Amino acid sequence: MRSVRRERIREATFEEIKTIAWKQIAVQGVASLSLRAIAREMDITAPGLYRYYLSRDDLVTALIIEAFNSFSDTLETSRDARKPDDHIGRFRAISRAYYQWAISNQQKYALLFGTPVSGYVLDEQAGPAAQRGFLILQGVIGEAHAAGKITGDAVSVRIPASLKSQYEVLKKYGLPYVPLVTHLALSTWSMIHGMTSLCLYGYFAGFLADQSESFVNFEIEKMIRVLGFE
Amino acid sequence: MRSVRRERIREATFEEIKTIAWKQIAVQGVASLSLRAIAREMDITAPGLYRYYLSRDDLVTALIIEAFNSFSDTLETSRDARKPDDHIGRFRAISRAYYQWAISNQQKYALLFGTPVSGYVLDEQAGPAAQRGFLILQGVIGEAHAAGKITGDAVSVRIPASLKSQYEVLKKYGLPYVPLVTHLALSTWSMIHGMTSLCLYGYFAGFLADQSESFVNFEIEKMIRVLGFE
DNA sequence: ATAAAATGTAAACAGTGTAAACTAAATTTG
DNA sequence: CAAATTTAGTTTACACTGTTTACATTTTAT
Repeated sequence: MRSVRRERIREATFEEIKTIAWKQIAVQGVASLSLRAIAREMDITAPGLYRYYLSRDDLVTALIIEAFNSFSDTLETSRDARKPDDHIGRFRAISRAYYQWAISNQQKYALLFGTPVSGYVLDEQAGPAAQRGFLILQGVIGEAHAAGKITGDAVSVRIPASLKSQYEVLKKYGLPYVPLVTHLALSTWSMIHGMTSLCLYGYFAGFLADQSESFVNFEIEKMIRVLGFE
Repeated sequence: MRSVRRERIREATFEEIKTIAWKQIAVQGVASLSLRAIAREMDITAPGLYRYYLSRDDLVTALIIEAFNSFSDTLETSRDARKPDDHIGRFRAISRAYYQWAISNQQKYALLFGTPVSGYVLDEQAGPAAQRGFLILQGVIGEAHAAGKITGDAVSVRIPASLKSQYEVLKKYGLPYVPLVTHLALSTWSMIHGMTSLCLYGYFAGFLADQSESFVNFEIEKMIRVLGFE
């Protein structure tokens, strides 16, 4: 059994590893993350790290989960800065926070939404953390919809049955199952993600230069209009 | 000077290297691309490859450019399958082709639109190749607009001056400068990219499973409606 | 005090990209 | 044709990487 004292310093070591790892990632991205370099900075030998993480991938997974939670926390905080009945304000706040967080944490964003590091699908461990952010957006849209504050054409449009049936998985998680809301959330999430990653990776550099934020904000307002947000 | 015969062999070697490189990438992504492994399969020693590519990054850049062109070619082909005055058809074709190509060439797509491999901004060499696809979309929207076939609210909405001035860079390339068109292209490009990459990287797996294409097609039609395409 | 658990080290293996010096073949030039 | 030169490739070496195994040390529990 591990003594409470040792458990504490062990926890601190976990944190130290992650802190140094983030410092490395901030410079050149996850590709330049080196266990040996971490060990050097900690004044231990590389194999010693294996008492804490089973492998490099294991460490990266931990970092991904941490980043996802930091990301989601930011979205939640920005959402809660608006009153619950200010649906437009909450939607706008979340959308902008998404972009802002990405700009302020470029390497972390790349880690979360860039090319999957190992395999095509999200690591099973990281799955729930990855969904958090989306569920926050869906929550805001869901409450607005429940309050009858989404009045755009989108509301009347019939969603294909094939899609509706897919959205039923939400029931499993004990979440409210409103196909339209899930669909709108997926749609807006796509748009925000698309703008952000294209901006960030420099695909808009030739067209937008330093006005990326202006573009994003403009498109957020357009989404609000198209949704018929009130 | 290089003899014409040798030039041919050399060109073939360039192709052989790239072919083997793609075979490796197809399995595990660009991270698992190894010069030494390529050399082994070619029955030469690793340093020999440096007569063809200055570095691993150099090879990757060549692969990126090749993939961008293959991608753009696909968009063009699908566009040209519709008559020039079938603006909706062309827009739909390009949008779907984007998604389809990504699905059929997952690792290539990840290479193009995933986390930038070296540095934050697109490699200067690859810049023009990267813009080709976007310019194709902009062309289709531009022709539709010129023909007065875009009648949605988007047309009447005033684009901020700060953005307009950015879009002027197009003049430099001798392209038609219509701020609204560029803006709409950036917007739709963002949406298509966002849906595609989220689908591909498994972020929608929990919600959409095997119905991703259905979702994408539905949203493409929505874009057509919102643009007021005729 | 002794046994056990936790934490680290040393050495080694199998990889990687890349640089420098050298060799052999193909081509161009006198 | 022979000599000079360019081109293509090898050999050797360096400095990295993640990871495994066996061993040593320190801390905790009985």
